[in-house]
Amino acid sequence: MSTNAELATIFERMAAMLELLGEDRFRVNAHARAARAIEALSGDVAEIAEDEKALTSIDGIGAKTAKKIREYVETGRVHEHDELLAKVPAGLLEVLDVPGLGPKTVRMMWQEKGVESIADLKRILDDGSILDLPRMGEKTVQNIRESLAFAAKSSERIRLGDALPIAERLVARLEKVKGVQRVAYAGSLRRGRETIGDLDILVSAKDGAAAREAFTGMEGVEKVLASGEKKSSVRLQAGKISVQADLRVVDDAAFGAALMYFTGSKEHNVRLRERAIRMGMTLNEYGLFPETEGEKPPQERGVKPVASRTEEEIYQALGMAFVPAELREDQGEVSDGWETPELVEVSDVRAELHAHTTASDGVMSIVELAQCAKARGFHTIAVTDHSKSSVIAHGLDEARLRKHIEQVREANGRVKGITILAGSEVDIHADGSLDYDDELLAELDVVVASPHAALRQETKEATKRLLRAVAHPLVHVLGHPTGRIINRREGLQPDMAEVAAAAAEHGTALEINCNHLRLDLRDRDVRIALEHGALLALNCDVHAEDDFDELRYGVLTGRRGGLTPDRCINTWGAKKLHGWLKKKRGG
DNA sequence: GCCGTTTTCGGCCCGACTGTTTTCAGTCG
Repeated sequence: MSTNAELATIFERMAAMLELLGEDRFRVNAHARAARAIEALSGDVAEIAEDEKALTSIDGIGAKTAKKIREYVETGRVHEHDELLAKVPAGLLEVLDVPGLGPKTVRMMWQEKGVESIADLKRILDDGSILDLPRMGEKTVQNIRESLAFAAKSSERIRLGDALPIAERLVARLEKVKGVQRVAYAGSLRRGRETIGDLDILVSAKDGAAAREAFTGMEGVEKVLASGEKKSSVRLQAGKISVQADLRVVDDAAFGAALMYFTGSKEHNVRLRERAIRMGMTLNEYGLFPETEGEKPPQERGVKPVASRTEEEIYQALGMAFVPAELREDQGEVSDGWETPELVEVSDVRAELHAHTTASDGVMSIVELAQCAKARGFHTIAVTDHSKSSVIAHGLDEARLRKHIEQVREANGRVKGITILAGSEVDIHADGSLDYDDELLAELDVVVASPHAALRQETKEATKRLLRAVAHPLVHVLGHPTGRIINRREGLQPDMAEVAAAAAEHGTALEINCNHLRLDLRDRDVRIALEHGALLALNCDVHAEDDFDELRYGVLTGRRGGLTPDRCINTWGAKKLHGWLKKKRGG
């Protein structure tokens, strides 16, 4: 784990432990916010910590937090964290993660019943002594049991590429319900995060009850967790995916405010509300309201909102540029002077530079692949089958590759309306050397160099390895740079700033592999790459026709990192792209 | 513990739903 991630985890745990000790909630919140601030940093916290002012200038990090950060950088420990660990049983933090159990309840279980772990929780559930606790009845107990079972079944967050199609089906279904006006998915899914905790669906309707009934009665609903007039929650089984889905029903006039609220992030919303208050207004999911006297919230007193129908008008009324959903993470986008970047879109992408055919582990021929790419409006497709070391993927040895190049050239002459480039996805060996010699690499139009094995290297070794590949004069693109698989394999953890700086220096593009299992580079690494001046490639790593559809996940990831078309080689016109590729072939 | 268009103290976002309660605490997002 990087220093940033380690420190963020420490502050997160401190927040949880302080909460369990019944500490002041604002102090708890300050620790949680510091954790998020550290996690969101694009630079190495250890480097930033060298300059005292730089640390405290970060939102959410004050003098005391800065001191703890420096203590960690110097000694590898935060003594306050150690003290808390001595006071709070480690297993109690897992109990706190059980849905429906919050700090008050867990603290009570701990103090009254000696619960220090999930096993202890199960014990008081089984012997019934949990019922001795105040506010603990049969239904609550049953809900805790089900939460435990659910947590055991789906302990991890759902991948973006699994969640988005489910959400789209829910939206399509609700759009058909009579009286429904607008439907949208929101939450971390709309923000394009690589994994999603649950699905948030928003509906405006003349008849809220019909929408609610359609939602809770939908195919795949295993349990209705809550069903009120304005809000419903269900547990849903869709294929192998088990997920919670929340439905919120609002008046169409408040759709924008609700969408904004439901899209989050929570931190972004908090900043917006603080901004509204400074401007003499108040913001909630019903709209942006002028500040008025009254006990009840403004929407219940008939106060007319300043803005509520669309997100655009609310941002405008707050005196801000529109913030694309992918950038709503409280990373400076609510500050004065922030401007909306022209982020890359799916329709901008005109070339695929990473694709496999039946020669290695793809399922399409060269011509079939080219026709798919052409059908999507692409001007260029690169055939980049695996190199010889990828034995399982039927990687090509030198002789097969030479023959393959000929076949690609021949196909390029035959298929009109698209350029088919001869390339290779060349393995980067553990030491950073490549799987073919330079003479052969020089014959290829495109070289994507990717790590496939030895993915557990230490940071130092991994950095050295990738730096060598990036600096190789015949390499165009560093493919799936870390080799991570979401929820399955951590992959390499190189010093991304160093890799990005070298990529910028040598004119090598860093790939955002769009496959939803990979999304590699990840969002924060895209940001680092851009900050260091590197170019990015949005590649689908095509093995079959459907893989072209993975593009949108990569685009979302790129947008989260702030990727604009000018920095993404796949959006360039044919002439510019081919010229750039040829530059690494001496002209 | 952080922060400042209310600036070094005194606040700190806002609402829905459930379950156990007779008016609300706890949790969630």
